[in-house]
Amino acid sequence: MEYPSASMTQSEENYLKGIYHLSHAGRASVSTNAIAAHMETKPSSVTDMLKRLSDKDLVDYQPYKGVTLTSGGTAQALRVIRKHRLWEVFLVEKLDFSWDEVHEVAEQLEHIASEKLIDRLDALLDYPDFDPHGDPIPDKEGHFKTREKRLLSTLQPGEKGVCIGVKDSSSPFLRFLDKNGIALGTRIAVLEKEEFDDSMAIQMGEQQLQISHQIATNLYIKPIT
Amino acid sequence: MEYPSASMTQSEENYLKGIYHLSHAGRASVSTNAIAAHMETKPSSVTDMLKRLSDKDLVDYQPYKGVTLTSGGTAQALRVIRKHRLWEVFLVEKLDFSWDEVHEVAEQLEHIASEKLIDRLDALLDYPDFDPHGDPIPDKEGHFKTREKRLLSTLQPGEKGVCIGVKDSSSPFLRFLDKNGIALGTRIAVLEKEEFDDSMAIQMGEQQLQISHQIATNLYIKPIT
DNA sequence: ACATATTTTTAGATTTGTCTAAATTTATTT
DNA sequence: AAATAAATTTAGACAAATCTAAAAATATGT
Ligand SMILES: [Mn+2]
Ligand SMILES: [Mn+2]
Ligand SMILES: [Mn+2]
Ligand SMILES: [Mn+2]
Repeated sequence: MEYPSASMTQSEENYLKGIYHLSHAGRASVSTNAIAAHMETKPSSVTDMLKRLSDKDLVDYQPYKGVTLTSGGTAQALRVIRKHRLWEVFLVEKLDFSWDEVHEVAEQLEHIASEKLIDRLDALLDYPDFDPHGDPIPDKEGHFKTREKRLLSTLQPGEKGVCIGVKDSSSPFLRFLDKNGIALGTRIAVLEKEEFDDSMAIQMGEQQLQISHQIATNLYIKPIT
Repeated sequence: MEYPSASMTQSEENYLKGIYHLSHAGRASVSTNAIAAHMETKPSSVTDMLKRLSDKDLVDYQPYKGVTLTSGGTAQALRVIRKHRLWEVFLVEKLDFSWDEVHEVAEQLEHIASEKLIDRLDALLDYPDFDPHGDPIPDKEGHFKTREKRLLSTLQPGEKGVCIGVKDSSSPFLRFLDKNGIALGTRIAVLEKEEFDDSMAIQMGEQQLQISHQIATNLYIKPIT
């Protein structure tokens, strides 16, 4: 199967990426309103775009019934996601951006069209498998590594693990983590879980910290025994 | 004087850059047709754009009389040129692109909007003064280094110099130079000049080469004594 | 089942950037 | 000074991407 990479507009690329994320990897059907909310646009604009994407065979669109990505659409979405995440790694590793600053710039850089550029960037970064937020970077064929990961909130007192990703990668959350010394690779042990509000006490090295349920449901952990 | 950097579209940025180049640094008046030819678009499209740029006070436009950049327009053009040339250096220095491959990609990258990105890129590249084609890179204030440079065609037999830039930076010309071992920094001595067609014999290290007038008028040389 | 609420689409307008064809202005010849 | 040629602008159209307001389809509640 070939993706002739018929040039897409930035807007088309953004919609495909949005649909991909909303459908949990392009399989499940996504509603017009869900797309509109995610893209911060109006449902009528989404309908227009879905027609265009459908004409280009990038999505399967049945009016009133939602939309799914075609294999071509999925491939394109993955190409954009690959570029986005590689650029995020570049910004952190080579230009000393912090992980809460990279997303906005990567939103622009992900639309630069040059196969060679991305291949060389990949090499410069030593073929990273994950981006600064722990999200997997698809390879050229759209395949990526999966890892066992659980939300910190699912760990029981006594269990421990390593932080390997964030579910929410908004700046405020990431800056909160920075402030409290939590980064990818940080070892966390659960000390106690509060029945009342599901907050938990955790141990990180010497430091001890009380975190809300909100926090615990946005941190991915790889358990260690 | 402040440039509030009111966000511009890619097309507006491209026009400002085009006008800057055509007017030999923003001073001289430029015609609608000259812009159309340079941008590979139609004169009527240029007229439309000139009105828009004029409304934004980026150019002084008098119908039928040509156009010049305002100080704000010049500043914006220089910002785009700075980004373009820094990215070209990045592509050559960090991603091993050859100098004939960088322009097309830089045409896209020059529109990425992030002050911090460009500052950090500048630092990563160790604050280069010139791009891979020998063109000067403006600093944040739009100032750049000038160098004494002469076209190779103006040298007389017996004179020598170092290649410091190209006037034509098209791929075919640059690949011709590669093929013949001419790069920035190459020392060239003029041996003989043919009266008939202005071609010249030049010496580079051991190697001797016969080059046409066309070639000689597109190579910038810093004379050495 | 019917009324109401929600979701989605359609209709029509707007902005940006482009085009072709026609009109207008400016420049050049004779 | 006309006549002709060249450059430039205007008029009208179109595609992409968006919006608001109205209509239509679907879902929900009693
Ligand atoms: Mn991101
Ligand atoms: Mn990320
Ligand atoms: Mn260039
Ligand atoms: Mn250059």
